[in-house]
Amino acid sequence: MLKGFPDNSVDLIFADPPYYLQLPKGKRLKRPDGSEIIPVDDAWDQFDGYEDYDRFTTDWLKECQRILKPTGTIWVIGMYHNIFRVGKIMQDLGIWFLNDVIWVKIGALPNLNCRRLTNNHETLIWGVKDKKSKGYTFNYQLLKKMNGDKQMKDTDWSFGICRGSERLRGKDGIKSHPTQKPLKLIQQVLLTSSKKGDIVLDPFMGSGTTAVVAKALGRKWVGIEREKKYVDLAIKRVENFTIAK
Amino acid sequence: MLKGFPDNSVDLIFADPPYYLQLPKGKRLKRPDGSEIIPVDDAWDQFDGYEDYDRFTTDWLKECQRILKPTGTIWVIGMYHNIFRVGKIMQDLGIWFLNDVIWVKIGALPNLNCRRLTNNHETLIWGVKDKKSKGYTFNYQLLKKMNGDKQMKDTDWSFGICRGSERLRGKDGIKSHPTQKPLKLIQQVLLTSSKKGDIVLDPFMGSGTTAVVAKALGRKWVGIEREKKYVDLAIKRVENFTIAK
DNA sequence: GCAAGGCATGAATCTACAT
DNA sequence: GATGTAGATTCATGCCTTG
Repeated sequence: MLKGFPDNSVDLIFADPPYYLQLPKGKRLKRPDGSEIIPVDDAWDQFDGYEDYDRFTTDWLKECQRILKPTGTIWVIGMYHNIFRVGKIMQDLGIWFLNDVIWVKIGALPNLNCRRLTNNHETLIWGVKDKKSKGYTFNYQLLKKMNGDKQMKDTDWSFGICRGSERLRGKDGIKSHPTQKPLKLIQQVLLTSSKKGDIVLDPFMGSGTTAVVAKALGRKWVGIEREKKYVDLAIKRVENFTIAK
Repeated sequence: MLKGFPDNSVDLIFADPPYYLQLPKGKRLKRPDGSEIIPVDDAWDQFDGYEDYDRFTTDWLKECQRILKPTGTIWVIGMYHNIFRVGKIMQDLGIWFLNDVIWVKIGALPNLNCRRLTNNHETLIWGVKDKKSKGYTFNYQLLKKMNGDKQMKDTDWSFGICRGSERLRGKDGIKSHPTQKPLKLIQQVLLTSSKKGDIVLDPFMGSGTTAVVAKALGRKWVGIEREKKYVDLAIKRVENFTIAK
């Protein structure tokens, strides 16, 4: 999918790949009031076992690494279902980690069957092209300022999940994309590790959140998305987006 | 190392394996006041590349899985250096994840070069023997009670690092073990997922924190440790330990 | 005895540039 | 590419000393 891109051409990659949730088919989880929870069971999250998922993961990560500038950085977000596989594959490709960041999800779903701890976070891996990479962007002072004049930590990322007026919905009221990420999370990513004018790539664009934030912050952006309905959604969203306030 | 153990014999495993930090050799990190940071560069954290580390990891995890009861659970702690590799290997062996838990480290080292986010957490993976495992212990109500009558989340684990009078030191004042874990963290693990009388195994016993907590909570324990100096240390520590208050 | 301030220290893949 | 050096930079905690 990235074959057309030249080597070493992108400053920042933000990737939100399929999580491969492996939910039991046919079973539906219900809230105590009887209402149903709509699971992520779209075709794009279906794989033929770990091997298939790993092959898919290796393919897109290799291309991302190839087109990343030696001064660029890559972010990948995931959950415990997939992030460990993704992280090991990244390391095996030679991507060198800078941090793993915990997004604490405010307003996340409580645990309904009381047999596990409540899932309340997602993990972001932040890395450079390879071990010898130098000169990547890290806006230390800006983040420190944003964090009450204290160093920003890898555990200071608390943001509400995407809901309310930010959440895109069709005329039927059903959410347009099952895993839309909050603007503030992506904004934090771009503010941390990019400058104005940088080229930002999102290889799994979905509803276009990365594009919207990039536009608002004066970064150039490129998005890739397999499903036409999401491409249409994202384009419309970016066009209509104006900076609030 | 676990060859002598029968299959399906252990209720809980807590493993704190080498992290394979890959620190630059010879370079010393200094605080702004000129004092030196003592790095973890012990022989037991040295490996011949990722392949070597993966082989080591696969070996001990396979044995842990073998001796774990079908109703038992396993915890593994690590950082971004190693936890993704360890996690993928666990999944490949068929261990089924229940949660990944974020230990927020109160009092962790700040970032001195200001080129990354501050490392402020470690990650614990909690899993069962395999996907079809049932009947594991999860003390939901107890944890809820401990957490102010709210469900315990995978991000609610904030504990201070091991220091002060809890930190074991030799007569020279130098810490006896470079990576001693805080009692409260291990206590939380045991309270979450074990009952009185359960058999708890720590395959990397180190300074014996798991043993001390297990004893205090009325669990039976088994510890494995390669270095004799740590075995001696741990035995002495457990013998002398009495429950405070 | 108590309060305030000094000081030590923690699993660290902690950089950039010149030769 | 490898090696050496200059240069900029830190936070929370707990023990201990001082007043």
